[in-house]
Parts: sequence; structure tokens; C-alpha cells
Amino acid sequence: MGRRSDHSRDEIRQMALQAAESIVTEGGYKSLSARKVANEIGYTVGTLYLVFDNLDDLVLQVNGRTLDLMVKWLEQRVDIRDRGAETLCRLASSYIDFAEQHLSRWNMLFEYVTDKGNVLPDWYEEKVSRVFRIIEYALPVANNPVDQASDEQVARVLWASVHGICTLRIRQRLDLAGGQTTKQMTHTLIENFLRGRQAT
Amino acid sequence: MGRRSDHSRDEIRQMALQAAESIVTEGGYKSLSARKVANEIGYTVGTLYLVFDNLDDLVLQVNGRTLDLMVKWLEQRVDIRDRGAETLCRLASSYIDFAEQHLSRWNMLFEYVTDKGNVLPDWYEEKVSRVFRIIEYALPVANNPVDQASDEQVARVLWASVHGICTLRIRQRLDLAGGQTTKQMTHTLIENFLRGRQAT
DNA sequence: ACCTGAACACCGTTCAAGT
DNA sequence: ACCTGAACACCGTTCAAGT
Repeated sequence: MGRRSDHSRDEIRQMALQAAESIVTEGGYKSLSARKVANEIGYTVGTLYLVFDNLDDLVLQVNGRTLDLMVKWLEQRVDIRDRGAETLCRLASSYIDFAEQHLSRWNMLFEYVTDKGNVLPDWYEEKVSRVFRIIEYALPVANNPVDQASDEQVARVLWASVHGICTLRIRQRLDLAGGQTTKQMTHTLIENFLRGRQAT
Repeated sequence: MGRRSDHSRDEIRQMALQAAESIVTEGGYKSLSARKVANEIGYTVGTLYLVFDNLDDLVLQVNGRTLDLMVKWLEQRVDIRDRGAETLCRLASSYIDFAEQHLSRWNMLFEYVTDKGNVLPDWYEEKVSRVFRIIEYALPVANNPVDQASDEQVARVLWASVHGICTLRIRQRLDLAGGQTTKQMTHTLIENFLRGRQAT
């Protein structure tokens, strides 16, 4: 056996990531396995461990790419120079659309629970905060910036909230009370919150 | 082999659920396995499948009990006759405390993604809405109930939001911007939202 | 009737051995 | 140097066979 050099280390990595993505997209993250990925790219399992630390590492890389995709998705749908409630609502709607459109990958994004303390590498944290930054820029300027949470803080509060609505909805933990849609819920949230923020 | 009747069907179920809970609490939901549960209760794997449809079924039952525990936890910490922002903040804090105190079981609660459509049985949905009802009762009466989302709707919006903050925090997807704690975030959320709701 | 335990078809991960 | 494939220690799930 051994020695083929058909592909560079990095090529194998890219191939594996793409294969993993299509497996997850097709059958959900529970259907992902090292053997399947290896098979799909025409290598054996062993090779995968030359290129990734373990399966969790591979998952993390895929999740990183999902975050990249999400940033692009949001930026394509909202003009980053716009601000205000309307823009934030459009961002929330786009976020929900993304989750629905890439359901399996979105699920994997938040399923990932590492065994030891859930610490994430810096490059990953950076990708996460890039999402938050989009929200931050869309925040309307506060009326009374004194004794107010900073924009950075508000962006996080607001986005975590939108995310919560989105999760519970997708995980079916949220029977739609009174027939409100997920988008309506996020709009209720954003409008009331911002009104309250201006009325300090 | 066969035939022991040391325990009734239901006793075995209870034992298995308790064993599963302690396994999850100890080592996280990823460490849960049918063989481990069987071993812990002194039966073989086969027996588990006489009592549960499959491992997902067992997980769902455990999750149901976690929800019961959560309801009790919240009710113990907040007087259900109280209403208003302060009460809601206390509920949010208690929710976060619960997640931290029962981290592994809380993680399992939201990890559970069924393969087919994520549909959950009625008895489970009922347990979920019991949590929402606690929030609903704590909502202050709206100033201007006309053209307002109903209390039921607002309760869901608000609680999904608190949940989102809690999730992202626990999953480490939320670097604490400006050093705000999770509890501060929920309070910012609740106070601004309610102020906005009264200021219609 | 109740439970077993072996079997099936899978896993993640490692590493001596081949080219 | 690069990759293999067999091995190890696990999985979930089923079901003929024992008492």
C-alpha cells in the first residue's frame, strides 16, 4: 500500500470538508462518519487522521465554513450601510431563511458540544463575532447613550434573542402560539426592544 | 436464560431512566449508551428494547423528566402570583442557574434532533408549554392591549430570547462583550422590551 | 412470559507494515 | 513520505433460543 500523492494534504482536506458537507446536508449531522467521508473522497479512514485531529476537528472546520456562508448570505441580503429597526428585522428574517435553507448544517453549528469545557479555538470565535458585527453595525444610534448598554452589548443581546427564537422554532420546542410566525416573533422582539431603548 | 421478573416493566423503565440520568450528568450526553444503561441496572441490552422503542425514545423520556425538574426549579424560586419586570428577571436568572446546575441534561434537552422532521409527541409538547406558561403568568398587564401581541405570544418571544442568550452563552458562542454577564444580558433584554411594550 | 446473549452492521481511532 | 488496512474497543438494534 501507501504513497499515492494524487493530492496534496490541503487538497485532501478540502475534498473531505466538501464531502462532509454534502453528507450532512443530505442526511443530517448524525449520519456523518469518518468512514463515509473517506469513502466519498476515495481514501481510507486512516488518511483522514493525517489531516484532521479527529472527527470533532472536522466538524469544527465544517462549522467554520457554515459561518462564512452565513456571513455572505446576510451581507448579500442587507445593505451594510443601512441601520435601524427595519434593517434589523430584515437581518432576522434572513437569518431564519438561512437556518431553514441550510437546516442540517445549521443544526450541526449548535449541536457541537466539545467534551472538555466547550472551549473553541480563536479562529472560530473570530468567525462567530463576525456575525455579531453585522448586527452591531445595523443598530440605530441610541438616544441616550449614557447609562445604556453599549452597542456591542446590545447587538449581542438582540442577536442571541433572535437566535433563540430561531432555535426553538426549528427544534419544534415552540408551538406557534396564536399562529405567529418565527419572523413575526423576531419583529415583535426587535421593535419593542428598540422602542424601549429609545425611551430611557 | 430468561425469566427473572425481579422487576416489573415499569420498574425497569424507572431504573433505566435514573441510570441514564446519572450517566448523562456524569459524562455528558455523548457518553450515554444503551449498553451502559443496561449494565448499570443489571440487565442486558436486549431488555432495554422491551421497554423503550430505541435510544432516542429513552432520551426523550429523560428530557421530559428534565423539563419537569425545570418547572419545579422555577416555581420554587419565584412566587407564581408575582408579575412584572422584576419577576421576569428573577425567572431568567433562575433559568440560567438551572442550565448551569444541570448542564449536561440541559444540553441534551436541546441537542435532541429526531431524524424525521423533528416532530415531538404531544405529552412532550405539553411539558414544554408548561414552562412557557410560567412566563406568561409573570408578564405585566399591557398598557395598550389593542394592536399588541397577546400575552401568550409575548411570553414566547421573551422566553425564546432568554433561552437564546442562555444557549449561546453555555455553548461559548458568545464572548462576553464588554464583560456583561448572561444575567445582565437577560435583564437588558427584559427591561427594554417591556418598556417598549408599554410605550406603544 | 420474560430475558438473554450472540449476531449484524456499523462506529472512532491507532499504527505496524507496505511501496 | 505517504497511505493502507487490519485491529481494538466500542456502538444501536434484533431475535432465536433458553428457562
